[in-house]
Amino acid sequence: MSKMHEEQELPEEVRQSVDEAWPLFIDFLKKKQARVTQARKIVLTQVFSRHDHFCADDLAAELSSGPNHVSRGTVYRTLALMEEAGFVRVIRDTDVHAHYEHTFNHPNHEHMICDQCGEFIEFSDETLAKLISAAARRHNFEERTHRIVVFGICEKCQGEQDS
Amino acid sequence: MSKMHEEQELPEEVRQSVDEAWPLFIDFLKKKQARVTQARKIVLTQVFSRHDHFCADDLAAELSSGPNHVSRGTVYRTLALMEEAGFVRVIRDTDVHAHYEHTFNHPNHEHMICDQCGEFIEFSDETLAKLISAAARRHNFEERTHRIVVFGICEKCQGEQDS
DNA sequence: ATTACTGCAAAGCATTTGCAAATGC
DNA sequence: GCATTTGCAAATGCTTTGCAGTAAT
Repeated sequence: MSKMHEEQELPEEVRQSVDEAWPLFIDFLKKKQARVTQARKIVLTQVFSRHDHFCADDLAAELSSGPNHVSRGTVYRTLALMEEAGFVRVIRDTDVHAHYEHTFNHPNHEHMICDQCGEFIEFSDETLAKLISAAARRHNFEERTHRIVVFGICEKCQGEQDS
Repeated sequence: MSKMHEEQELPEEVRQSVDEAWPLFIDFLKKKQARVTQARKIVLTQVFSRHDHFCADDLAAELSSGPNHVSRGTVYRTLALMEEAGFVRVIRDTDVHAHYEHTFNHPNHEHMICDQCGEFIEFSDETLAKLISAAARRHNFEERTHRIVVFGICEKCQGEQDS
């Protein structure tokens, strides 16, 4: 980088998170043979400047003007990298399609989705549902429904990786 | 309805579900002062003809031609009604925005989202995570991450409803 | 007769992508 | 210098919507 962007006044805790996270992100990028760029640091800083939750688009909007300008495309691309690196987590993802299932004559259950083949595997666990309801009650939250999704690799795809 | 669409050969179990669900849907529609239409029965039938999971768009594609033609718009509209009526459940929803959160220096936790004000409430429960991991192991599923979201009404909005 | 629903096609809109210019290595 | 990234703007693609015609009550 010829010149890193201006270090501006940041709240102490944000500064701290960035100082801790940025070197780790650098490591991640190097391992990936990706480049350490100004734009990526700006996005990372902005992410840690936000409160807990934010949407990609808002972040992009915030960086669309001003001294630390980063384009929309780059924000989205960097966010994906940061997710891969484990700095952010998607809470609600916009899968291309909305997925439905019947609930009629179909006992309540949850899902595991294979990252590789995309298969949906159903499972159910009554204790899980009870714990969730209990947690909702603790927060005086009136539960309408809940959703549990586990992401990972299904048995079949694990086998294929080994071969 | 002047004429209900042709009753075609359906697998026995599908026939059964439709026969059970359709009258219930009629009740729902009447309560809502909505109309009992041919298109709505076709969509309902198609939903029960599908295996457990399906996406809105696929369903729309299947009904875009052939004797039981229903337009895309109507499929989406009917699916929304069926969800409201409790016949289908959205597994992966396409919220307008993708929501992110930091995971850095932020202990693992889950979310409740208020249907009314959209607020995110965090909660954590270690037992929950353990149960999920256990379920994954039981299915030989290699867990990468999981997500729990509880939908309902937050404490604040409940108060506003009462007033 | 009224009023809701459907079909169609056009609009919306967050996200992705292609490509030339800029930047990191 | 070469390869990756960036910015821009245009494309993508699922979903929604407006409207005129059609069907349900």
